[in-house]
Amino acid sequence: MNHVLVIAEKPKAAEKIASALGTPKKKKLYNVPYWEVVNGTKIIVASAAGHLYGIAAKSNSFPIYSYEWKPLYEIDKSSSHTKKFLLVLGKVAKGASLYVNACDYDIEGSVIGFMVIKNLGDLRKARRMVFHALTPQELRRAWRNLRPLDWEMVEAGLTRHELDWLWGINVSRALMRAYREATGRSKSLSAGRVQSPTLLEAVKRELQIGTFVPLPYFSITISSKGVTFEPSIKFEKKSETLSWKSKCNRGVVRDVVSRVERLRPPHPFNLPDLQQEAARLFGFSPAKTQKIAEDLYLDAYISYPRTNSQKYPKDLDLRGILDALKKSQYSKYVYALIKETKGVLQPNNGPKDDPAHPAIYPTGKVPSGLDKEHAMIYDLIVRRFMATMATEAKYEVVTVELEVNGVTVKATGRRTLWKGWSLYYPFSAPQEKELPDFSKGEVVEVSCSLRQQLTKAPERYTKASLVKWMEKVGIGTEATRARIVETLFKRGYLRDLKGKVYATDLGIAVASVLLNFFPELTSVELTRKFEIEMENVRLGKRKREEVVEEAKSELKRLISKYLPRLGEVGLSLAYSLGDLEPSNPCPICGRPRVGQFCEVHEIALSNLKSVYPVWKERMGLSWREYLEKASKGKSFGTYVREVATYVLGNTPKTSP
DNA sequence: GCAAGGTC
Repeated sequence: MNHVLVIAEKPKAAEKIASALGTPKKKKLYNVPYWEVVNGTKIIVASAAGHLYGIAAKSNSFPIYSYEWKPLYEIDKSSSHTKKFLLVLGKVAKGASLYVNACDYDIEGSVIGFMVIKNLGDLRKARRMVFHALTPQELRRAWRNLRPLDWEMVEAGLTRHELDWLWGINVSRALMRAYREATGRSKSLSAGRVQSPTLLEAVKRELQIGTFVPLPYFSITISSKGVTFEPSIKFEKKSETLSWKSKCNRGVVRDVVSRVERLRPPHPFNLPDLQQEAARLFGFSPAKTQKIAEDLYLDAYISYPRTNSQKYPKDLDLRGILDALKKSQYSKYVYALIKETKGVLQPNNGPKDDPAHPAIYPTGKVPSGLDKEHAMIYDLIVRRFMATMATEAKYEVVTVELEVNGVTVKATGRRTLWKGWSLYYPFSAPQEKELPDFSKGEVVEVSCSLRQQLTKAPERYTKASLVKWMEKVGIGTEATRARIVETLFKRGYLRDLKGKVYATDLGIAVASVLLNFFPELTSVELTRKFEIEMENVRLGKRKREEVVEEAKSELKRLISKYLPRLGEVGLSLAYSLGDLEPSNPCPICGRPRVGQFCEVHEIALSNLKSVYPVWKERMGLSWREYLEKASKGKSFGTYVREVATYVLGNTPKTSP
């Protein structure tokens, strides 16, 4: 055989590359497809399925600094499907005159193709095909301009893999060794560049909520003709509030403004936006939404979902997809859309981009037999797709400004003039609200209702908002964020209650160990540092070996300080799981004591004390009355309620 | 068994 072997990252891409290069003949081996094209020379286009090789430990020791690259199916049972891809690649690689890495043009793609050529082909005959879209023109352009193999990108990618492995495996083993030392038992514990900062964020929020002490304040809400005006007026002291309220009986309408509000259509879906919408509308976890989207992709109902792009490519056949959807339940929407746009289809592309994949769209293939949840996600995707191309929505918005006692408050009414995109995607349309007539200068009766209120603790994360946080701070990727959040649940660090995220005692204990001994791993800065080092390697400013050696010596330094404290760390983990009882238990909860109480109850008590003067001043409560309030009040954090109850039970009643 | 990154 004297042929050229082109290696794509996945079968879908291989198929497109083959079609762009000529008239391919599809072949199959072990149910894995590949394509033959005769185009002067014979070209075989075969595909990987993401990474086919990975890093494996050479021993079970701790610490561990020696590893090797091995086929993924030998390392990880859940990657058994990669074996047949390697078998096919091994067969078509034999005797090739040229090996072209045609994986996605990013560092992971460079590594995927490189490992295949290194192990099954010949690196001396390797080239890189560089394309930014899977369109025939772009692929043919890339084919005419094959480049030498991109060694620098490969080196940068290998650096990323090795650094993540060294940090992740060593610190995970550090935790597991400590636990085993204390209990004699084994347990899966883990830490990593992405999961650990995420855990820390959830733990921080848990402690903020648990030790939260609210502040009391008073508010007056003004309404007139049955309409509530905003904002409510806030006061610190009850006396001020009452005196304000006594003067509050009529208001003057200062202004009535009517304007037309135009809302642009939504952007095309990327995965984070789809996950957020499915969480908001259906309560689906990000991992669940992702799984469903992947199923829909594998059945060819939608495009590739693991994308960060909010843009549809210029050459996407929007009209063709809409025409195909005429045969579906969406036909009436398709006709409406073509009519209102007069056939000029211009999606409202968003700012976010992804080098490898466009925004999510339906392929036009009409699904049949979807279960309820798959149908819900598909519906969201089709509606969103249509909405992005629709016209602006128009509303008449009326704002009434009312002055009461020298304070101006507002009410807003909204009436739909033109539905536009909200006809297709009604889920994010603003609510309609009718206002009674108000005219400028009118003097109206108002009613002022006084309420005593409490400030609120920060919101708990949901799985979706935690994934969103990861995206915001720039850790993980589209393909991994939801999975990594699930890992934190699987480890028992976090748990789910009614869709809200709670950090467990184990999660809090692991977070505290990491903060004390491996602080780098608890911050998103480690990802920034990796990015800088990878860029240095890519630009040839530093060598991979040098960067990896540096990470090893940093780990050695941290581990040498950790080892003498292994027993102590193990105990803290064992206590958090209730495997062992501390010798000095907190009288409230049994956690280890650090002062009078455990760490969380100490913080709760200190918060309770520092906020008391405010309660005394605004509400006139005695310390005892305050504790009684705190021990029952739902607005107080759990740990605060517990410590208040305890202190109350241990304080003798004194006469006032 | 442990990471994070690809994709069936």
